Amino acid sequence: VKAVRKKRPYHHGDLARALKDAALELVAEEGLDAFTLREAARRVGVHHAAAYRHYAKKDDLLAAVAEEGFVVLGDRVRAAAARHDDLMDAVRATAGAYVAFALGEPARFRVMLGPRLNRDGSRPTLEAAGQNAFKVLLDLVARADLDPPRERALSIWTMAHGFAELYLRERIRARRWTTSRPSSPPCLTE
Amino acid sequence: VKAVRKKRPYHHGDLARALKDAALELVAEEGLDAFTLREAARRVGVHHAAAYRHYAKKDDLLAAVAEEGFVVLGDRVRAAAARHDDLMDAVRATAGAYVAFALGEPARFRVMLGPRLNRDGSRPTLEAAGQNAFKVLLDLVARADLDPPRERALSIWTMAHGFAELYLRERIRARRWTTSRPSSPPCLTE
DNA sequence: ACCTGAACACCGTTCAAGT
DNA sequence: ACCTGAACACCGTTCAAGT
Repeated sequence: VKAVRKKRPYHHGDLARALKDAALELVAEEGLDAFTLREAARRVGVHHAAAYRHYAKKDDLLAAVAEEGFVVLGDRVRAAAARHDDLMDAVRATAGAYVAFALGEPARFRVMLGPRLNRDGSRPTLEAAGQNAFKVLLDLVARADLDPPRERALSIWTMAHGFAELYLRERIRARRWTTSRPSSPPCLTE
Repeated sequence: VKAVRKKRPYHHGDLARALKDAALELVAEEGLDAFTLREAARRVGVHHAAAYRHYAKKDDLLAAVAEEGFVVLGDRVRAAAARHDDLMDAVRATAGAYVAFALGEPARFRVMLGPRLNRDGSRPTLEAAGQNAFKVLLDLVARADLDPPRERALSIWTMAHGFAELYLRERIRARRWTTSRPSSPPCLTE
């Protein structure tokens, strides 16, 4: 072997990664407001100023978390769409994947769609990851260029997002999201 | 007259009210995160500790703003529903009023539906105002007890919320929300 | 190159003291 | 009753200094 790893090295192995994980943990445990650069650094075991070697601002760490989230969401949604030949089936499947992601990883979803990250044109990689995730939906919508299906596809996506938000905020007590009957409009069931 | 009003009295006229207005202003101008008890007090012209005579915590001020918002939303939504005899027309109208409120007063909407206010059973008056606003929708949904209309009503509400969120976060570029054609499912148009 | 110590301006919250 | 002064613990951010 080239070198022996020390027990607690002066240099953290992958501080950037560790900080992202700690941030997500904090959001999951105590909510977006509880996330603090200093607390994240504390959990990782480094001085809080060390974080600035990897993220220029607190929100840049949050943006990094969000970006990863959009990559994951994009993959899931793309996989869901790929399983269907029929256009509207694919739209419904992507909406289902969207909802499943939001309910399955609420902390990530809140960082991604929460209010902290203003979309001001800075953070181009975050923007790209977001666009990429939503592109699946938009491509499907674009393919449905006849008026009713296009509107319906957009509506389904909007509804999926609304359901995710309302459910996570406990404004709705529906337990199931289903868009399984092709002949009827998309619906929630309880 | 009983007494002469001083120019700048030691006691603020209605500090609770003024703080709510200042808070909403701050959120509108710089976003939820920019809102600060100290800054709100600064704008109103009092020592920051004075706020604690009216609100026990920072979030209680936010909760008061949200509560007012729910009262306004409840009124608008109720008025919209009252203008229609047909059940589904009424559902559509309430959804439209919901969207109009969110787009017309984004700051208020964000405080109301944002992440700061955890619904933990404290703040019963806020809870009541929220329930009251949503009750209009739920009553309409309850009246539509046959399966398809019930689901469709719930779906419309969910979609209205999703549209408001996506639009405010600039994730969607649709300019119009319409559910005007009774025969078709609720749809967005661009 | 990567991390720490120390400092600055700011915040939420408290409490004794003023009017 | 309502407000201020002063203080405490905390945070984001910076920067010179350590390894």
